[in-house]
Amino acid sequence: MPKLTGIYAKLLKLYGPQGWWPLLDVEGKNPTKTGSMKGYHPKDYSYPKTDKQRFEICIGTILAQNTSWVQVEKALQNLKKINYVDPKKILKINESNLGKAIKPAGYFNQKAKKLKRFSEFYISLKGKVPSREELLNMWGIGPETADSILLYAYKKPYFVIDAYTKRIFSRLGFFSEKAKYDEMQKFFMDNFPKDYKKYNEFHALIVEHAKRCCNKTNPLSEKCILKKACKFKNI
DNA sequence: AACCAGGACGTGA
DNA sequence: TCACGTCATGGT
Repeated sequence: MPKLTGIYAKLLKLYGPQGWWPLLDVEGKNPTKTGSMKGYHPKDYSYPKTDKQRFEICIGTILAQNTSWVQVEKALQNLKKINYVDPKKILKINESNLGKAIKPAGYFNQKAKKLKRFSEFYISLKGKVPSREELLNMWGIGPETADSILLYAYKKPYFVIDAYTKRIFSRLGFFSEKAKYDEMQKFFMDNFPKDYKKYNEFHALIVEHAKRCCNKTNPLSEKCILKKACKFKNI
């Protein structure tokens, strides 16, 4: 079985720095991705630089639940248009109108409620870093969202496990398809340097690789650089 | 035209 | 605990 550090190096060489977490606007950065968002910032792990950016990332992780990123972009841009990427303003707007603004991201009734609950929590923090337990105790925030917030909004080394990570690394034989979240996370955190910059980059690279060549029903093995170790074809 | 996307929660067994 | 159903828009 290949090592995580080796896979990380391969993916980084192949795809390059991914510039996560994307923001609505990043001053002085050139877009490296298609679409209207110019907010990727490759090789710069200093974001978020402001509280406003931090909050934007937090609500982005909630909006991104089981939804493609392009849809999240639309929802965020709608919020930005009315200048509502702000916890106090999200508390002020009525839930129905909030839902209307974030509609493109899907599950808009649930997500409107989640954004309101989170905004209240965020204000109560007064700049303090939330613990993982505090986040998990919030309605609407599960393990992946909690870890995404800690990693990408607060630069804390919590490895994010998503459906892509599970798919790729179970196919590579690191764990079974029905491994639990905490089990998978522990594996990554025990076998990879505990560095928030590398956690940031690795997760983003995993997403990129999964999108390009690790489909749900079949891997695009001809272009997958990890195909030698992939067990999928033998299942 | 099904299928799925940078999940989480509620329910009944 | 766990296997399912629900939430919902919009790309391919």
